[in-house]
Amino acid sequence: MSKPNPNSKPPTMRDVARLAGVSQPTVSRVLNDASTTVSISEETRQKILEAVKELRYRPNMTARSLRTQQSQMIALMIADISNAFYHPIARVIQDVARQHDYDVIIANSDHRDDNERHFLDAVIRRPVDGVIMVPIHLTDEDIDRFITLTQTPVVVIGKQIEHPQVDVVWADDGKATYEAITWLIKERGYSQVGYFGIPDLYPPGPRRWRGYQRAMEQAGLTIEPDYVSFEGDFTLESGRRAARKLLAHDHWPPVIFAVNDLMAIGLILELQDAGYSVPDDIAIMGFDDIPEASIIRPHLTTMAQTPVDIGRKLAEALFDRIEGRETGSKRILECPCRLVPRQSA
Amino acid sequence: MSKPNPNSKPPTMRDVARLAGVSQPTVSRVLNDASTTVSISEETRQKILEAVKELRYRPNMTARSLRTQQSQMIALMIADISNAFYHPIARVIQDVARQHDYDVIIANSDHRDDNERHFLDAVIRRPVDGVIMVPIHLTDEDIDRFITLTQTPVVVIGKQIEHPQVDVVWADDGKATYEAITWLIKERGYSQVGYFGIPDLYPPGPRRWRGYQRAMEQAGLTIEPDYVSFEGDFTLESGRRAARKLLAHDHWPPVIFAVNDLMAIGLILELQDAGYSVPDDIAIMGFDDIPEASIIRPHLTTMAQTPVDIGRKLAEALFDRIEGRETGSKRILECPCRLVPRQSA
DNA sequence: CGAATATATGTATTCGTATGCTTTACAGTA
DNA sequence: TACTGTAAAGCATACGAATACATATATTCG
Repeated sequence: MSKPNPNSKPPTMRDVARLAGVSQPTVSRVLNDASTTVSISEETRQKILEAVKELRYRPNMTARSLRTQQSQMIALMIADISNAFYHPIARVIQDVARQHDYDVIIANSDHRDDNERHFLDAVIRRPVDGVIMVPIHLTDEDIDRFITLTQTPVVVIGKQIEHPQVDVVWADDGKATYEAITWLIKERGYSQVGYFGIPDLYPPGPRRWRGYQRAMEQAGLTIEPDYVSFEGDFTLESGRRAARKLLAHDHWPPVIFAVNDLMAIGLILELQDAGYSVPDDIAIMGFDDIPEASIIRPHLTTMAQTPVDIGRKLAEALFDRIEGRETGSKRILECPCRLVPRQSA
Repeated sequence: MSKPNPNSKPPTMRDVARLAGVSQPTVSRVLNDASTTVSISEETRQKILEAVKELRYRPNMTARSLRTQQSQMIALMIADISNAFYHPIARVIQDVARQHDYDVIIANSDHRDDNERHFLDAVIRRPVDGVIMVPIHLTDEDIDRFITLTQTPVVVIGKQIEHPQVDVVWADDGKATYEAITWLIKERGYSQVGYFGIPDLYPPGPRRWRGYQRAMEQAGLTIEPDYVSFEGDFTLESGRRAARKLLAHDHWPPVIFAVNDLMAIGLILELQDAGYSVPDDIAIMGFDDIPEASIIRPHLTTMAQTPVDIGRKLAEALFDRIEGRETGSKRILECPCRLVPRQSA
C-alpha cells in the first residue's frame, strides 16, 4: 500500500489523449458529449472511453471552472450550525445540489456581522455559481454590491432583504406570532402573555414583536413592560440567563412566548432547575419546532416552521436561476407555519 | 441599485496592471509580497495598491488554484449533520481553517457507503489541499487509492483506519465503554446491564461491544442474549424502535447502555411515552454527551467525548501536514472520555 | 570610464480544460 | 476529372494568475 506513485499527479486529458492516440480536444468533446456541433466516430469514442477507464481519469474541476467560468459549487451561509433549525435546510440543499452535480461550501456566521462580511469576501474571491444565505446584518446595499460585482444568483431567507434580483424564502412569522399569542389567550385561556424576544436589529425581531403587540391589542390586553424582554440572542444559554432574571422578580406572567425554541428550552430548563413546574407555575411557548422540542419534558408547545420545505424552496429557486429557467425579477416564496400544541403551554 | 454593471465581470490583474501602467506579473509580485527574490520600487507598489483599491480587485482563486495546484480549501465529511456530536467538530475546523485562510467544503454521508464514495470522487475532481473525514464504510484500500492518486493529506476520526500516511484522532471508546459498564455495576450497583449497540460493520461497534463484554466478564456477570441488541443505527428513531421491541418483552435489565446519546434518548422517550419511569423502571446510559443529554428529563448519564478537542486536533494535524511542519508517518492522537453521572442511570 | 552588478520590470510560458476555426480525407455529383 | 460537401479530428487560443527567464536602466567599482 501507498507505494509512491510513479507519476504522482492525477492523469489529465492530455494523458488520456496520448494513450488513445488522439488529440486532447477530441477527448474533451467525447467526455462532454458533443455539446457543440461535432461528430466523433464510434471507434474513437471507444478508444477514448477505454483510456479514461484505464487511467482512472477524472476531469479537473479547477481547470474546467477557469475555462467555463462556472464552478459547479454553491455557497451556503447559515446563521448557527448548532441550531437544529438549520440542519434540515442544509441537508436538503446538499441533496438538491448533488442531484444537479454541484458541491456545497458551508459557512457559519454565528449571527456575527464580521463573519457575514467575510463570507461575501470569500465568495468573491472564490467564484461560486450561486449563493444561499441567512443574512442577519447584511443590508440590501451589501448584497447589491456583491451582485453587481459578480452577477451571481442569490437566494435568501428573510423578508427584510428587498433586492430586485434576490429571491426570498420566508415564513409569515409576524402573522404566525399573532396567531400564537391569540391562541394562547383564546384557546388556552391565559389572561396575560409575556414576550421573550431579541433585539430589534435582528431582522425577525420587529416582525414578531409587532405580531405580539397586535394580538395583545386585539385581545384587549395591556402589555406589561415587566413581562417583556429583548435580551435573547437565539441561544439556549440566553434563555437560561433570562430565566435567572425572571427568578429575581416576584410576579410572573402565566405564560411566556419565546421567539425561538432554543431560547424557550433554556427558559424551561433553568426554571425547572430552580424547582418550578412548567406549565403549572409558568407556561412556555416556542417557535420553530426543532427536534429538541420533542425531547424536553414537558414537550414544547411551539409554532412549527417547515425547514425541509424552506430548504427545498431555497435550493430550487437558486437552481432555477443558475440553470436559466428563471430570469425575471425577485420572487417571494412563502412557507407555512403551523401551531403545534404540546404540554408546555 | 443593481444598475447593470457596465463591465460585468470582476476586474482581473490585467485590469489592475493597465490602470497602474505596469505589467500583470508586477501586480502579482506586489500582491504576493515578493515571495521570490524580486524587488519592486515603492512608487510602483503604491500605484498598484491604489489601482487595486480603486477597482476593488480580488484575486480569482480558481485561476490561482490552477496555477499553484493548491486550492486553499479543505474538505470535511461528517457522518450525520443532524447529530449534535459533529457540530462543535465542524465549527472548530471551520475556525481553524479560517485562521489559515482556508475555506471548508462540508459533506454529509448519513453513514451511507455510496455517499462516502461519492465524497472521495468529488475531492478527486475538485482537488482540495486536505481532507478530514469520519469514514464508516471506507476501507484502508479506498483511502490508499485516494492518497496515491492525489497526494492529499488525510486525517480521520476512527482507529480502524490504519494507513501509514493518515493521522488518526480517536477516543479509546473500548476502554471508555469498559469503564462505563464497570461503573454502572460497581458504583451504581446494577446487577445486570443490557447493551444497545450497532451492527458490527460500523467501526465503533466491535470496539464498544468488546469493552462491554470485558467489563461483564470481569464483574462475573453473564451476558443475557435477550438484553443485547445491535439494531441501532446512531439515530434517535432507532432508539425508539428498540424500545418498542423491548416493551413487547416481559423481562428487562435494570439498566441499558446505549452506544450513543441519540439512541439512548430515543429509548427514554419511547419508554416514557409508554408510561414507564427512567431510571426507576429501567435506567439508561448514553455515550457522547451531546447538548440534548442535558435537555431530556431525567438528564442523561453518559460517557462524554470532547468534540471541540477532537475537532481542533483534526484541524491542527491536517494543517501541520498541509503546511509541511509534519512529514513523518501517521500519528495517533487520543482524546479523553469522561464519565458524566446524571439522573438517568 | 568601461565593466560588473544590482535593481526594477517586462516577456513568455504554464496549470488543465473548452471551444472556435482549420485541415484532412473521402464520398458524391456534374 | 474537377469540384463540392461532410464527417472527423487537429490546431490555436483563452480563462486568470504565478513564475522562470530575459532585459533595460541605474549604480558601483577597479
